[in-house]
Amino acid sequence: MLKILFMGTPDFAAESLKALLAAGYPVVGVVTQPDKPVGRGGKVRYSPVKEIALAHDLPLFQPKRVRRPEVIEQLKALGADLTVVVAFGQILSKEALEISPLGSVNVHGSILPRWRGAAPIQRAIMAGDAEHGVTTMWMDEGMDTGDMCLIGRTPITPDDTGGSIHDRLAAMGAELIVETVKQIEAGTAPRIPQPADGVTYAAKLERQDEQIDWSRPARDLFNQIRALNPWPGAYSVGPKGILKIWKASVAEGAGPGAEPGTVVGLVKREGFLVATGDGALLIREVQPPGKGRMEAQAFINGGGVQVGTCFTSEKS
RNA sequence: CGCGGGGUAGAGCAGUCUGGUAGCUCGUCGGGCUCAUAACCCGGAGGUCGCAGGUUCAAAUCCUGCCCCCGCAA
Repeated sequence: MLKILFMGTPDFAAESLKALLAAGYPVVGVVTQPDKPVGRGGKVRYSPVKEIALAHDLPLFQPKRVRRPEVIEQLKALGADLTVVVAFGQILSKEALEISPLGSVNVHGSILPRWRGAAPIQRAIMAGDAEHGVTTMWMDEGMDTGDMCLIGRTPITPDDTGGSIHDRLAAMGAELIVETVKQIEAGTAPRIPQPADGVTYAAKLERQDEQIDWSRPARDLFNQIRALNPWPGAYSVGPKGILKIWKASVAEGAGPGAEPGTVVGLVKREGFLVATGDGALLIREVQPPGKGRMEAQAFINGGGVQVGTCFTSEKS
């Protein structure tokens, strides 16, 4: 079986690593981002990929820059046949991509060439896409521009969130990378150049992307809120400071009238209605500063909002 | 030692500064009204006030230590 050098960092990548191990492939080395202080109090938390590498006692590397010559040499010495890269978090140089004789393959969380780049899952949901998926590809030096191998597809339903799609794609990607490696091993792996048409880029999420602009249509805000659930979360600023909004739905038949961002009604057991640029949004689950997530009804019970409360839609 | 908020009834909050009867909204249970109801009216149950110690005639409230949750930043 092909000897694998694996590079990856978060949960999304860990699924693929687990699948390769389960399929019996010898993983001769694992590369993940260096440990750094994460979370409250500056505690160090290992990346999910590192946890798995440790659990399986795999040779682990955490170079700050894989592109450095000494690192490349070190990894070459492992004698891997193929490099598998999944959500690694570093741009790989030509030399890094050629560490293994067969080159490097990658799992990307979109149906290429749509949503090349950093945040394909959230961007697809925010854009209102009806379908999403994963692509395995032969890496080249461009950003997600390599020739494609296999594609997996899944619909985005109204109930989906960034989290649900992430989990589905992580599992699908894991399955697909194993299949891709098998085909590479058998010499039957496709190598399809990406079409020139339909290229879009999924820019990294910025603070700006998390803020709710109430002047936009309710439908767009619904997509934004669910795309950013459970991470990093959409928010607005109300009388009591930042309010994260985790769940919302487009209110049927809500008429116009109020200034966008104004609470125009309370719906028993459901939440509260906020006017938007087009239609109203029913807020169902929120999180005040310093608190945990709660049902919008609970927030109302505690006096968080009433009809007339205004949320700002700063566009800083 | 990164900055900060918080732990009071099943849920969400007020009360703490200025110690002295456990309060609000919702839910829940029982009854009533109604063709009917998640609506309305009447009544009830439910809390070691995070844990431990200290001060005091008296602590949710003041002091000390500890545990747990969360936001920001990374």
